[in-house]
Amino acid sequence: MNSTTITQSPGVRKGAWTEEEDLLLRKCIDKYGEGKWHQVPIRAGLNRCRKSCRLRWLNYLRPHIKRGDFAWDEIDLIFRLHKLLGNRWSLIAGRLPGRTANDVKNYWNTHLQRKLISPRRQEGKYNNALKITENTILRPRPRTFSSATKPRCNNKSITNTIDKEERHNKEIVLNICGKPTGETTSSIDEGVQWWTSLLENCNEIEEAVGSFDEENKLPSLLHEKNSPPMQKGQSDGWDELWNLLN
DNA sequence: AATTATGTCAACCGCAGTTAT
DNA sequence: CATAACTGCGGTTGACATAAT
Repeated sequence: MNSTTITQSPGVRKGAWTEEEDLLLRKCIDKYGEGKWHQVPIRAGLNRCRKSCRLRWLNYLRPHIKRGDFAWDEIDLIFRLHKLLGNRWSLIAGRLPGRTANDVKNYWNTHLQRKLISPRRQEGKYNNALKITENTILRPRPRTFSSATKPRCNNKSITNTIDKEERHNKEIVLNICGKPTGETTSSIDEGVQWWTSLLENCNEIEEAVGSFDEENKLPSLLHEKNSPPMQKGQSDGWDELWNLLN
């Protein structure tokens, strides 16, 4: 049976959320915490399906969600992680504090993807980058992992098996990332752990994002690229980014 | 000023994976 | 082990805003 058929009664509300609905949802999460989404509509007194409630919370109401334009280093990171991971938006968003997977996906689709089919790209100038994207994406990744799974990884096994067999991919990604999709690392320590784990275990990733800058808690390439955020009407620095990537 | 085209982004939908029974 | 229930993800849609004609 499809869960949607259970949670969605015929009269369930759709479309844009009202302030009142936001308030009810916020109160509910404050009281009961995140999770148990199937209970949220009832607890909150909302005539919404659980998916809608969850989405509204995750993409809009959750504290510390960042609004507004993406900074240069965020764009840089999105591009590199996308090159590495493909459309793994939740995973990418997990590296961008305050940004949601939906934000990242929307930004990619409306701003970045267009760059990939720019006239210059069509002339073949940047064909290598497209090839790399196709060949080195790590996928798919399990959302949760067995507690019995033991990390076992070395650079050689990673580079030899990436994108060859799904079973291998799962092991690889597990060993590299070691954290279920959907969980975000909110603390600096966790973020540092994530990056160092990545960079220690896979040369390809290090090539993509640079070595880890312990002082600034960032991959060094991101730290070095200290350009100001893009301004409307100015060059967006895309050429520099391409130069870095190729 | 009116109309049309394009861009943006919140929200929906279907599906796959995980957990519970 | 099989099935149902639940969760989370990524693709897509559509409403609204803005720009262009």
